[in-house]
Amino acid sequence: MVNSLFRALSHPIRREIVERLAAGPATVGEVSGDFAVSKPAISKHLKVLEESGVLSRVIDGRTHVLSLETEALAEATEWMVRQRAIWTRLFDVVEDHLREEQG
Amino acid sequence: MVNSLFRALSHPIRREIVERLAAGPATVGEVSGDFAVSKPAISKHLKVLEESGVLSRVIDGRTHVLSLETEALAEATEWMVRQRAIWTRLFDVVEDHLREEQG
DNA sequence: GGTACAGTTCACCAAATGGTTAACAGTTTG
DNA sequence: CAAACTGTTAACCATTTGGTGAACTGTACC
Repeated sequence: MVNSLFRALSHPIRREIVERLAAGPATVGEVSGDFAVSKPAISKHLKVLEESGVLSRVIDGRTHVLSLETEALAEATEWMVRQRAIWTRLFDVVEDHLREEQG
Repeated sequence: MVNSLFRALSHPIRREIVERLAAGPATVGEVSGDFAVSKPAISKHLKVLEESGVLSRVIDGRTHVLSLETEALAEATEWMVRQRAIWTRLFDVVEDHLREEQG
C-alpha cells in the first residue's frame, strides 16, 4: 500500500534508516547506534518500516538482521515519477504555448 | 526541504489534492468539493501543502487559485529515485555474484 | 544454572494531527 | 448598505505519534 509507504517515509529518522540499509543489511543494534534516541524508539520506527513493507528482518539467534525490501519502495517511487511526468507534460504544454505566442 | 515534503505527501487527502492539481489549477472550493470533509479541514491540508512548497496560491478577488509547484516535488522524487538507484545497483551486485557462483 | 546480551513490550507522557462547528474577514452583487 | 459568497481563523476534541525508563523474552556463554 502506497499509503503506509508514504507514512513510513514521513519521519526523518525512518528515512535515515532506509539510507543506512541501502548500504547493506544491518542489525537493530547497529542501526540504533546511529541515532540519539533510545532503542525502544528505534524498535518502533523499525516496526513501522516493516509493516509498510519497506524492510524485512531475519532473526538469527538473538540478533535481528534488517534488509531493505526494494519492491515496496518502488511503488512510492512510481507514484512520484508518474506525478512528475504529468506535471512535466503540463509544463511543456505551457512552455509551447508561450513559445507560440512569442514566435 | 525534503522533510516537510514527505510529511505533506503522507496524508491520502493531500496526495489526492496533488493529483487533482496535476490536472490543472483549481480554486479551494473546487478542491474541497471532491472530499467528504469540511472546508476548514481542506484549508488546513492546503496550508500544509503550501508551506512545504508543493503548491502556490494566487488570490483573485475572493477566490484562491491553487497551482502545483513542480520544483518542490522534484526534490522528493529525486530522493526516491536516488535511493532506488542505490538499491538497484546493490541488487545487481548480488545478482552478478549469484551468476558468477553458478557459472 | 547464572549472568550478560539483543531486542521487544509495557506503561506512561507531551506534543502533533486531523477533524468538527462557529465566528470572522474580505469581495461581490442586488 | 445589506445579503450572499469564498475562504480562513478560533476554540475545541479525540486519536495518533514519538519519545521515555522499566520490565520482560529469548539467546549465548562461562
